Amino acid sequence: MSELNLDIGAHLRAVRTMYGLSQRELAKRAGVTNGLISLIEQNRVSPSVSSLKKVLDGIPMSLADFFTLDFTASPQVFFRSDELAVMGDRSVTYKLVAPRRPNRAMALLHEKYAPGADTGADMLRHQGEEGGVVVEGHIELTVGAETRQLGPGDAYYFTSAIPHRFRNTGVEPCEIISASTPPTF
Amino acid sequence: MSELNLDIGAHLRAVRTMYGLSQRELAKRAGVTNGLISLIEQNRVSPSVSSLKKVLDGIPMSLADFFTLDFTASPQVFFRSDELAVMGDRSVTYKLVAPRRPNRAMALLHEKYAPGADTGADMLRHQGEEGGVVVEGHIELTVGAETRQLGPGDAYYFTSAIPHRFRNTGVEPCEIISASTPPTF
DNA sequence: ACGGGGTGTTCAATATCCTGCACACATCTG
DNA sequence: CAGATGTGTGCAGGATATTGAACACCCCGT
Repeated sequence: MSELNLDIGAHLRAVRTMYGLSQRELAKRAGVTNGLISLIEQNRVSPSVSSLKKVLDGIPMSLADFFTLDFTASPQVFFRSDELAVMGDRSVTYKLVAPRRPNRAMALLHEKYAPGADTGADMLRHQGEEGGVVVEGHIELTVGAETRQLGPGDAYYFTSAIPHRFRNTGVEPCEIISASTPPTF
Repeated sequence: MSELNLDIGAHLRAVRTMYGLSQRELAKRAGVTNGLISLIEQNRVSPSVSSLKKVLDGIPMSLADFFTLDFTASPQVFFRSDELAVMGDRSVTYKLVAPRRPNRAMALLHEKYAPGADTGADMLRHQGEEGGVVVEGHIELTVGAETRQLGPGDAYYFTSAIPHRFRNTGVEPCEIISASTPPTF
């Protein structure tokens, strides 16, 4: 993301010009005055959210996209298996794919659950959404009130605010590739 | 994303209470008055972006996260391997993990590239970020000017605006589990 | 030279946001 | 019961965003 500390002006101008629109043209589509767009782009005013939304509707672009847009490139693209940062303890290990860059969109993990591994009876709860695919072995996943046994090729996807728990109840290690957003790692 | 058409009030209230903060407590941390937070949560005013940022700083939460957050639960959590929707052609097949719900945070895919499979010389380009881990076989990935050969356990992560291309130049099929955000599937 | 149509900026007036209080209602404690 | 502390809401007035119209500039065709 562009962090966008408070330089909404430059950000809006970049988006507007990227879409090949003049201040007047955008103003007409958005139902605001061209003067307002000029003022916003100079950071001489901090627009109300409703005004900013009107302006973005004229592009069109959602508020979420506006605040999430990124122009900077990711510093590292390729990761050899042995380059991945290893986290966790003996029973559960996570290999983080993305570098620890602030504001990246998601966390991609290569997880290994040893036999008996358990994320704990006090269920996990955090923000965002997560999903994964089982590559090898079996895992018992509890999400909310429901518990299921997942094998190779099986998958899951849920909002992380729902309490959840991973347990390897088998005798083989279990390997999962998962992604979560926003990144909690 | 929560789309968040313009009900910022309810959204802010949900976030604030989720973090266990009172209007006054948040106001103190944010350096604004409690009255303002009350007005915002009732949608009696549309806060300026600068004010909203001040408020979110008190939580703390970024503007991007605020406009991207989703509270709605996923309708389906568990997916058996044979339940996953299969897409693509013979040479490249994608199994989509998440249901086709609007506004989910990301797309999680189980991809299989047959020998010779190629996403094409006219490189792919779209918004967002994507990453993946190779499970089986080998794949040649080009991102921007760089090309690399990836094997089991290797991974990648890049912003999707950079032109990219996947090719299976080997004789074995290649299996990848990938995630992209925002979801393009 | 003169329009005419494009661009972004500036200024007074008006609409809206934001503050600094006071208020009303709860839940404790003595 | 009174009193202290917590919660969210309402209101007048000062601060700021937004409008509508004018301004200055540039480029192109006459």
